Amino acid sequence: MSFAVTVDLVLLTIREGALSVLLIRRAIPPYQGGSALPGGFVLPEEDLDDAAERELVEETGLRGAGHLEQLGSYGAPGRDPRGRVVTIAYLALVPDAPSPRAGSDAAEADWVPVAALPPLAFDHGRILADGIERARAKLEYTPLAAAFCPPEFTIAELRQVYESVWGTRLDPRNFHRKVTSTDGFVVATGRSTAGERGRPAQLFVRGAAPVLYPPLLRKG
Amino acid sequence: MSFAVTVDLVLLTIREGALSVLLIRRAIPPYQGGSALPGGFVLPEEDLDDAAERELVEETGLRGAGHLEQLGSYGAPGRDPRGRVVTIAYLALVPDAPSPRAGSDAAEADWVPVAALPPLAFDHGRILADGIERARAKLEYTPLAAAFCPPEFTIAELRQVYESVWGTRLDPRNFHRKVTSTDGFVVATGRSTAGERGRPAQLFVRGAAPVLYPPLLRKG
DNA sequence: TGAGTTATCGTCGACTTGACGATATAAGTC
DNA sequence: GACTTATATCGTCAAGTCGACGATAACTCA
Repeated sequence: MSFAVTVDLVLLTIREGALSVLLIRRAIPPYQGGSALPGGFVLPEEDLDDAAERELVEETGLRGAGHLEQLGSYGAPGRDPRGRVVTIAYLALVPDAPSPRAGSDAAEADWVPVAALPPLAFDHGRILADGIERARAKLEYTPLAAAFCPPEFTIAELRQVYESVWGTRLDPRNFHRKVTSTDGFVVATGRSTAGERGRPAQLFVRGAAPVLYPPLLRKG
Repeated sequence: MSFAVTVDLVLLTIREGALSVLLIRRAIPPYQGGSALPGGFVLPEEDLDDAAERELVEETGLRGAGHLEQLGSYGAPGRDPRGRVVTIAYLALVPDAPSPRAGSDAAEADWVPVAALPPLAFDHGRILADGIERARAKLEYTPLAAAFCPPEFTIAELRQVYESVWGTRLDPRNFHRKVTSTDGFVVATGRSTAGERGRPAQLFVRGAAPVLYPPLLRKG
């Protein structure tokens, strides 16, 4: 028994304070004209992670920035009308900025706030939901929120990432205390912002800690 | 391009206080005679989760008990000398008891303490390492430790699960307080053990909470 | 009956968290 | 320049949580 194997991307960013996902409009059947996650077939001599990285570069032009991890595999028999297709979904978190480029089999690509999602092709609705939940959970116990930020960022920018992804408000003072006191979360650069409203803020870069200890937990 | 798709199982249990994994001895090439994770090909009309469930039943005879979740996919081009094979790895946590049954292409199957692992075929060493780390992490923020226990269990049994999986000692009094005070972790049955050494212990069943809040964190 | 063993309840200090007051340092306005 | 507005950052305090550990309860075994 042989299968086609694809890689699909749940590509998230924060645009105008809203957690958003990159969706493409399908140029060919099935689901022609419908919205879907970007993705494509794994090449004959390509590792899965490399295929995901390639898709990410194709869609955003970003290389190395942000974060890319495997999300899970989806292979129900009827998920693609063309035949037996297993997809390995990847979760990518990137800073805002890259304008989407049209991929090979995509008519167009665009950022869509996850609060205003259209129906998606295949089982992509489920995959996206899993990706969003993964991102929400990972903010709790890893420093991954910084993947949504530019290389240097303020504590307030980082807080807005949490607020956008979780859909909650966080107290700026308590958040500041937590972030700066958790070992390896962020590292001060010594530089500051200027020209913004209010007191200038210190700039930080992401720290080396792979996990937050103790974690920064959501309510409930 | 077409791929073969298999499902492999990281099947963990606690035997004699040691976290152990089910390994099979390969009856056929490649890696004939070597140790490997149990697994097999996904059937033409079978969903991935169903294939994993089928493998689990074939190996243990268990149905419904324990816990089964997708771990991740592995598909490096050279991982199987027979050709391009992508495997979807699943993590299964089961109570101790089931004696292993020989699978179809396995000469024998046996529980091996993870502290005394032989080299494994294919990339199964990496898959197993990922599975163990997943299990360790999940004990922190989910009530999954109960999946290693029989339907009714004592707080001490649950504590020994944590101690075996994490390889640490936990204070029985603090652990008892934490488990019984965390909402939805365990539910008292009213029954007790009898005939054991020491004071009889209350029996509990797993609670309904999908996650522990607050979590039960490892050191460091 | 006494010794040993395990379960369970309490206590205490250190630490963390959430709520929120106070101050610092900028831009803009008059 | 004085005042307002906005944001960053530091402090304070009470409530909750955690780790270390004492004390007691309820069994088995000899």
